[in-house]
Parts: sequence; C-alpha cells; structure tokens
Amino acid sequence: MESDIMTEQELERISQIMKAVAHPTRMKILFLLSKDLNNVNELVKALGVNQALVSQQLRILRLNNLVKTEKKNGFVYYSLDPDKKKYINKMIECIYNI
Amino acid sequence: MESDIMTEQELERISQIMKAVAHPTRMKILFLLSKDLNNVNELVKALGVNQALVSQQLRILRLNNLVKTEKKNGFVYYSLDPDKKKYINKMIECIYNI
DNA sequence: TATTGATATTGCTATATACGCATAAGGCGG
DNA sequence: CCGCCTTATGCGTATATAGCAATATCAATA
Repeated sequence: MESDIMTEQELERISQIMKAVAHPTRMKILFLLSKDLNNVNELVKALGVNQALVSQQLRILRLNNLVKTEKKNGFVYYSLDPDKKKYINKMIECIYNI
Repeated sequence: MESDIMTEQELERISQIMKAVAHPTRMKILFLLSKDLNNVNELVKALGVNQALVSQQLRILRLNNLVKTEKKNGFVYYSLDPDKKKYINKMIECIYNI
C-alpha cells in the first residue's frame, strides 16, 4: 500500500476509478445500487435525469468494473460488483469523514 | 451515509474531494505526506516534476483541506491534516481493493 | 416483418482540467 | 535596498469531461 510498492500503472488505474466515482450522479447510482438491483429505467426515475445521461454514467461505471449487468426479461439490471461492494461503501464512508 | 440522508451539497463536496485525490501526482503527494512532513522542495525532488506543478497540486489539496502547511525557517512544510489522515489512508486502501 | 419498448451510442458545444513556461510574491542575509 | 532562495500564481494551449439531442441497436411480439 506504500507508494513505492505501487507502480505507475496501479496509480493510474486507481485514480481512474476514483475519477469514475467522483461525480454526483454516479455516486447516487452507486448508492442506489448498494441497496438494490435496478434496471436503467428505475435509475432514470430515481435520479430524475434523462435516460441518455444515465446510460452514459453507467457506461463509465461499467468500464471501470464498478458495476455489472444482467439482462432479465427485456431489462438490463445493474448491480455493484459484489466483490467490490464492501470496498466501495467503505471508501465513500471514509470520504464522508474527510 | 445513505443517499437520502446526504444532501446535494454534501454529494458535491464529497465528489470535489474525490476529484482532488483522483490524480496520480496528488496521490503520490498524499503518500509521501502520510509518511513524513515535507517541504515543497523535498516533494519536488521526490516526485521528479517541476516546482510550479507541485505547487499547483498542493494548492488543490489545500483548497480541499486535505493538507495543511506550516512555515519553518524559510520553508513551507506540508502535512496531512491529522484528523483526516486516518480516513485518507483508509480510503486509498479501499480503492486499492476495488 | 413492422412496430414498440428498453438501452446504448454518437455528434456537438460548453466548460473544466492538466501542464509548461514565465513571472510574481515573500522573507532573509548582506 | 538588493539579490537570493523558496514558494505561489497567471497565462496559453492541449486535452478531457459534462450534458443534451438525435439516432442506433436489440429483443420481443403483434
């Protein structure tokens, strides 16, 4: 965890992930997903922003492997990657204290 | 810590802080400071980038209250805000696991 | 196959951020 | 007061990101 055992690539990766999280709408999405599994339309309604924007933000979360998707009777359901859920929540909690 | 007990302002604040951290050079600075107190020139040497850039990054960390400064015989020493140090480190550790 | 509903992508403009360079500001010894 | 050392800031350019509107994709089904 020390800087000298962290390569440039790892640093880059980590700051990429942080950038992905560092956005109000995406944080809201992560909050919503930390409670439930949701499809895109549910997220659109919950967030009150247009569909295209939600899809864009989901794309960024997907590209950073923060969420995963599964198709179920016509809808795409998003959820937090279960292996990462704990860390995502703890991370946000830490930031909350900063 | 739930989204519904977090106001828009708090969300905005938190994502600001995350953005401040989500940068390789700034993360390195935080790592360095988590070990020692350093003045600007020491950071410049340790990071191998030019002084103006280090000052710019320190400014961003300062504006987000992540670090504090004290002047001592001609140098400006930077350190992590001690109240936040624990959370900053833990946050980085969480991200490392994501 | 044509249509509809759900989601993703693309093109565009506005705004923000990064970084290098030059320079400014501030304190101290001469 | 003049340099000198340390640190901070401003400016210009390149690049990245946000958000919107339009459109594409894809699956189901009428």
